Order: sequence, then C-alpha cells, then structure tokens
Amino acid sequence: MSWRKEERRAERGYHHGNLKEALLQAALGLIAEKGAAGFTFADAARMAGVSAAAPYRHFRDRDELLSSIAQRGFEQFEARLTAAWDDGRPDTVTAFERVGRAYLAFAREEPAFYNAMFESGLPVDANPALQAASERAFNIIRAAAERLAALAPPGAPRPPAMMMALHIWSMAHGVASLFSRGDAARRKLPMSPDELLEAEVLIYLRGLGFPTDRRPPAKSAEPPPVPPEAPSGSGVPPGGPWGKPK
Amino acid sequence: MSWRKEERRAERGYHHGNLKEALLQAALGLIAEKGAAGFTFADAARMAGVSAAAPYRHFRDRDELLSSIAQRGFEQFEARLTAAWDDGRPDTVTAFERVGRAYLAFAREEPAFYNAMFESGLPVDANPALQAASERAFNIIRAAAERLAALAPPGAPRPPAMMMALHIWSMAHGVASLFSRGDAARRKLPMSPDELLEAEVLIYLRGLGFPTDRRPPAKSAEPPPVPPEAPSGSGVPPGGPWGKPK
DNA sequence: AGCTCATGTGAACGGCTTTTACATGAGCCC
DNA sequence: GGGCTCATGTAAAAGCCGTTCACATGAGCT
Repeated sequence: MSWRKEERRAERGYHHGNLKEALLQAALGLIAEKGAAGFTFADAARMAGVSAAAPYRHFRDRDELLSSIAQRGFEQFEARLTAAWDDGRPDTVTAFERVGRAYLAFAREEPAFYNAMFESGLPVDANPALQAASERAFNIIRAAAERLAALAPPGAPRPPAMMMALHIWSMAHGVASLFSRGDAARRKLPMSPDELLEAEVLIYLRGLGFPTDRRPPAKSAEPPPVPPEAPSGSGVPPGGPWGKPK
Repeated sequence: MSWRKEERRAERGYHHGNLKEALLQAALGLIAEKGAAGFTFADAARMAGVSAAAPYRHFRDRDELLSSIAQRGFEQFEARLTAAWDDGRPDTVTAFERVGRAYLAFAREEPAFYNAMFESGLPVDANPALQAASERAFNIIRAAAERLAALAPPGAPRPPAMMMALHIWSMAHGVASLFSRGDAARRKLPMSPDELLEAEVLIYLRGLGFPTDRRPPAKSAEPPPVPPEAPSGSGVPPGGPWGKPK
C-alpha cells in the first residue's frame, strides 16, 4: 500500500485527461484558502498531480490562470445577480434589494472568485474578455436601476439610472469589501452586513423619493411579471429602515 | 567616472545610517508603481543600495515592512480626515461632504498607502497596532456621524450614528475601490468619482430626512465654530443632488 | 502499423525570501 | 587614544517559485 510516486500516474497514466479543469479547481481551492497573492502555480500543479511545467500547456502563465478564474467568476456573478433580479418580480424594490443581498452572498460564499475578480490586482481592462464579462455583470444592476428610475415619483426630477446603478454598486461593493469578507468580517458590527446594506439602500432610495415601506410577504400565488406598481405608501416605514432605535 | 560597485559604498560607508527610513520610502515608491503584490523586499534593498539581507535588521520580514507602511498610511489617513472634518465647520453637512472628498483624494493621491492599507491582503486584525490605527481613522467618520445624527430632523426617529458612519464609510470605500484607483479609474463614468460620491451621500442624507440643499459659499469671514445650525431648508434642492437631468 | 501532435516530464536559469556565520565601525568607557 | 561591544551590514547558501527547453509519451487518425 505504499505507492507514493506512481499513485497518480497509475490512476491516470501519463496524460491527465482533464488537466485544465483540474488546475482551475485546484487554484480555486488554494485562492479561497490563502488568497490570490498566496496562491502559487506550482502548488496547483502539485495538487493536480502533475509536474510544475505541465500547467504551461494550458495557460500562458500564472496570470492567465488567474484571469480565467476571474472570468468564470464574473459569469457566475452575472448569473446570480440575474436570478436575484428575476426581472423585477414580485416588485421592483423587493427585487432590487434581493440583488444587493445576492452581491453580498456571492462575496461571502465564493471568496475565491471574489478575490480573483476584485482583489487580485489583475488589470481587468487589459483583458477584453474579462472586461466584457465584468460589464455584463454590471449591466444587471444597470438594468434594475433603469426599471427603478422609471418608477420615479412624479413631480420630482427623474434620477439618471446610470448614476443610481453606480451608487448601488459602490454601496454593495463597499459593504462587501469592508465587512463581508475574511478577517474584516470579524469587525464587530451593530448589525449584519446584509442588514447594513439593506438599510443603506432603503435610505438611499427614500432619498430619491421612492416609497420604501415594507410590503406584505406577497402571498399572491403568481403575481404578474411586471405589475403596474403604483406608488404604494408614504415612503416612511415606522421606525425607519434600521428598525427600532434604542 | 566608472565606479559602479563602490559608488554607494563610498558615499555612505559600511553603515547606511538611515536604512529603515530609506527602505520605507523605497517600498512606498515601488508599491505605488507596481502594487503591493509586485513589490519585493530585494528591490527595496537594491534601491537603498544595500544587500538583500540588510532589511532583516530592521523588519522581521517582508510582511512587517508592509504593515509598517499600512500603519503609517492609517495615521496620515486619520490626519487628513481630521483636517477635512475640521470639527464640523462651517456646518456639519458641508464638513461631512468634505470628509468624503478627502477619502477619495487620499485613495487617489496616496495609492501606495491606500494599496498597503486596503488592497495588500494583510490581516489588519492580526496586528493590534494596525487595528488601532485603522480604528482611529474610522472614528473620525464616526464622530462626524454622531454630530450629524444629533441634528436629525425632529419628529422622525433618530438614526443610529454608528450605522450612519458605516454606511458612509462603505460608500466612500466602494467608490474609491471601484472608480478612483488605477485601471478602474479608466472606466468611463458619466461623472467624476468625487461628484458620484457627493451625490450618493446627499441622496442618502436626504433619505434620512436631513436638509441637503446647497448653501451659499459661506462668505462670512469667520463663521462661529459650531453654529446653532437650525435646519435650513426644505431638503429638496431644485434638480436634485445630481444636477440637471438631461 | 505507423505517424503526428497535443500533452506531460526533468533539468536548468534566474529571482526572491530568509537564515547563518562573519565583517565593520560607531559609541562608549577607561 | 586604545580597546570593547553591539548594532548594523555582507556574502553565501538553502529552499521555493515562475518560466523555458529539449525530450518522452501515447491518443487518435490514416
């Protein structure tokens, strides 16, 4: 039972068969564990059971592996935001907040992707594919903001949707970076990152004149995809978006 | 005129005299240039004209040098935020916004510090001195938020100052990280990061019920340090905080 | 069966981090 | 001034990593 060298070799022969994918998975694990900075190409190779030179058959260099992971991360990110947005159902504000929570959830649950995407220091705009993927993810937030802006209360000037999207993105990104990841998450807060972001977005939307009172849990079995959605309240929930003050 | 080896040696003799400081400065330059990830201990030593082993007389390892820079960064950050806050002069909202701009200005003008502080991936809470320095910087924002919360419009529930501080911090950090640094700054925006953040904060404050109309340029030669500051307007500037919509 | 080419190996180069034994000389005591 | 001592610097070496190159292997096609 003491094969150590030929172990992997015996299992898979000279050729790995699926090395590219194995390397991506190994790297994902290593990044989650030690950060993009601590991750080494050699380690990933070792973990996949191949020599240190093998990865070069699949990635030009270490950076390209990192880029591939970031790319994949942006794709999953986009998918999760899209699912959370759910085309604005059951109503725009609720869906919008769900997108915010999805942002934080992604940062929390996919630390390796998040790290590669936002904290690895790789030049996103130097890689067109990467930039495009990042753009597509942002466009979900942008689309949601468009829909929200279209509901702007009458009378007041309509806020630019792009600006709203950038504002929401910066809030989500700021909360995620500062409070929802790794060590930073240990900073003791008076509320969870999710609650913090939700209150922040609600106050912001109220500042734009949107009604932001809590709706009932939407018991209707199947609400229409995009209901007329008339402004439904005064916009000032009792106690404010942050709940009971002491 | 061809001394290359003894050049530095001749200038400063065997002992450098101020190596610790020289290394910090060299590292600062290198980080500004290539990021905390690209910075190497050996390069800093070379730049200071000493052998690769010399730095170990002044820093336990590469990480300790990085920590020292982050520490120094937090101190300068605190100083700049303190100056921007100016104890709430000429009025709380104006001073508050100035703090926001100072946050962005620091990120933009001190990329090396900002990088070491927020993007180098070093565990801030593993180093008590570093954590304390970071805490002190945040406390400026916290103190400003306290003052702002005290001005909360009567009638509405008073927002928790800590929550406000965390919200503002996340906005500033989000904007700085996404739009005000390096490559990311190249993303084409409909407005400058400063304007983006200012509008964001104004809308947020308005969502809390604060009056946020633009005050006249405060021509009074020497306004009183902490004027009574009665709520001064309806809170809805014509055109909104984002200026003229198209 | 034999050829070819994608895929993997081992060895080697240079660079980095860190440790160790040794060198230097600044500051101090007499 | 002479001599001690210790902080500060050096060279050398070990171990790791990224990357390249010549060579090995064998999967798939003809």
